[in-house]
Amino acid sequence: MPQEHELLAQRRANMEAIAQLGVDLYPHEFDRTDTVHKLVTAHGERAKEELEATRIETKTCGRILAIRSFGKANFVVLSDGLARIQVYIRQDSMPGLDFQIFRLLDLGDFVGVSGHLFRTKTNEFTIWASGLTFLAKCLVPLPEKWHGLQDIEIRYRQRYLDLIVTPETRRVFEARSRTLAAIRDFLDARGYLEVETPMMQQVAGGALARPFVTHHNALDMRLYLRIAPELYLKRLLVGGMERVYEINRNFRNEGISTQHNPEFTMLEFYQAYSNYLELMDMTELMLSEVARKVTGGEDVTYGETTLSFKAPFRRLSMRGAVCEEATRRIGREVTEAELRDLGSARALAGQLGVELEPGMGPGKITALVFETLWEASLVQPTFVYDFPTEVSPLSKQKPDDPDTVERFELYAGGFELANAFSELNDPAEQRRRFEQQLQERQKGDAEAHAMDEDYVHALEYGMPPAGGEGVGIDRLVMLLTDSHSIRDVILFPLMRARNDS
RNA sequence: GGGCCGCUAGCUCAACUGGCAGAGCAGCAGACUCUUAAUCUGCGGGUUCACGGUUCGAUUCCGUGGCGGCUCACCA
Repeated sequence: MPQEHELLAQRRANMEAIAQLGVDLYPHEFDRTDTVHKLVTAHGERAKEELEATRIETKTCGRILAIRSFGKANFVVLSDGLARIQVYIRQDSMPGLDFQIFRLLDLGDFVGVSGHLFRTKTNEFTIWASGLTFLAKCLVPLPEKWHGLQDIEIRYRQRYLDLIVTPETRRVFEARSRTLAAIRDFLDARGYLEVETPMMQQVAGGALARPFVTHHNALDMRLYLRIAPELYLKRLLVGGMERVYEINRNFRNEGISTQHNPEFTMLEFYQAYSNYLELMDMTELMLSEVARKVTGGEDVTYGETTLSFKAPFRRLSMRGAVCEEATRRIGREVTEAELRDLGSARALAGQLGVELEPGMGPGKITALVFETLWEASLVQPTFVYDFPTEVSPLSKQKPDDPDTVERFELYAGGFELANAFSELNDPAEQRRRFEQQLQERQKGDAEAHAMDEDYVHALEYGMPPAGGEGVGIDRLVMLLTDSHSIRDVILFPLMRARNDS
């Protein structure tokens, strides 16, 4: 039998001593009259005399984060996860049993406290305890009170510890919740219906990415975790749902980085009789409103800079932006015509030092050159619009320019935040695009879009003209909370399995 | 997957050029009637990520592996 660590043994001994007093170690309930947070917000600013005059009695509970003992005067800091309050404990103010329990408490234990509110000599808002109830044991020592939990790996793997000792972490996830609520408010107010579409799909479509594969036993069916909900949401447009949105997880079997987690949360919304230009305006409105509701303003601190979500955002056409920057870098006039021709596009990429994969067409080259020249520098919210058709198999072409689709991406903080387009609703053209993607796949592009016959068939029933957009929620929360890793805004990010053998 | 960096007590961190592995917090014992990173006295606490190598001697140098961070590539 392995030797139990002394710190654990001491805690266990304290717990057993409490049991010896006849106290239930894991009671079923505690009827609090107020949460700690409510006490602090409702009474925390009241003056000493006011509290003495009214003598407010309360019952509250939480986890013990600090104990300071002075012989007969003892102070305990209690947290309900949201706020903290000090409790004043003295032997002559409570039943003997309650004080015996107090003497056996460890940091991290849960207790209930009854008493009245007052201010100490040092003017600290405090509960003067007249009773103490044991609620649950913490058998493991917590991280240090002052430095907190610095080990970033433990913060991700044991998020509960991070939440106990790092108030800022709690704030981030509160902001995440407000972000989702603000988005739902915005869309609901515009007549959008929130829907849920399959997470397990027979064809992993709607985006260009590698999927996770799974299997349904009873149906003996191969299924993919979805990489996007897009094709199902557009089936709903066919079905007459004119405004729909979904906020849910996507799964992509690709690399992990500060901006990528294998499962991530995406907002997708679709609006019939709309188009990408209208969605740009709507996106500005939505993000400025969300920023106000989450952070209190439209200017948001992000690292060294301040992001402005005040409309309008900067707008750049993709080819125009590439030409402008390429012209500046190589010192001669670069034209859009060069980008549309395979030979000159390849030559230009070479001059700019952009490495190409074999088989890339002028559209892919243009998109790659754009990302290389521009992406990291797009810190303020910026729309990039009018993409090459070659990289946009689900978008509608411009009426006068079949090489270009009505599509934009929104960049902020140096990464892509949203992707939107006028939806391709011509089934014959959609089939041609899918077939084009199949050729890419045969050329070795594992991320090319799969053929989805069922989706093409749905389009044959007629889909109204529409605009649709996807917004990376995790990345948006990063920007709104000044977080620089996606793992800081996901409660339980994917971590490599530990090999403890 | 590549490159760079890290892993020492429950937590936060030291340990010079290879020479007895330390401090603060937390813990234990004690003092203390208003503290708030409480203070004071005393005490206990280590597979230095793992395995191997070099060496009289390895936390330290070398190799392999594990996990993590940053970054590049892919991607949103």
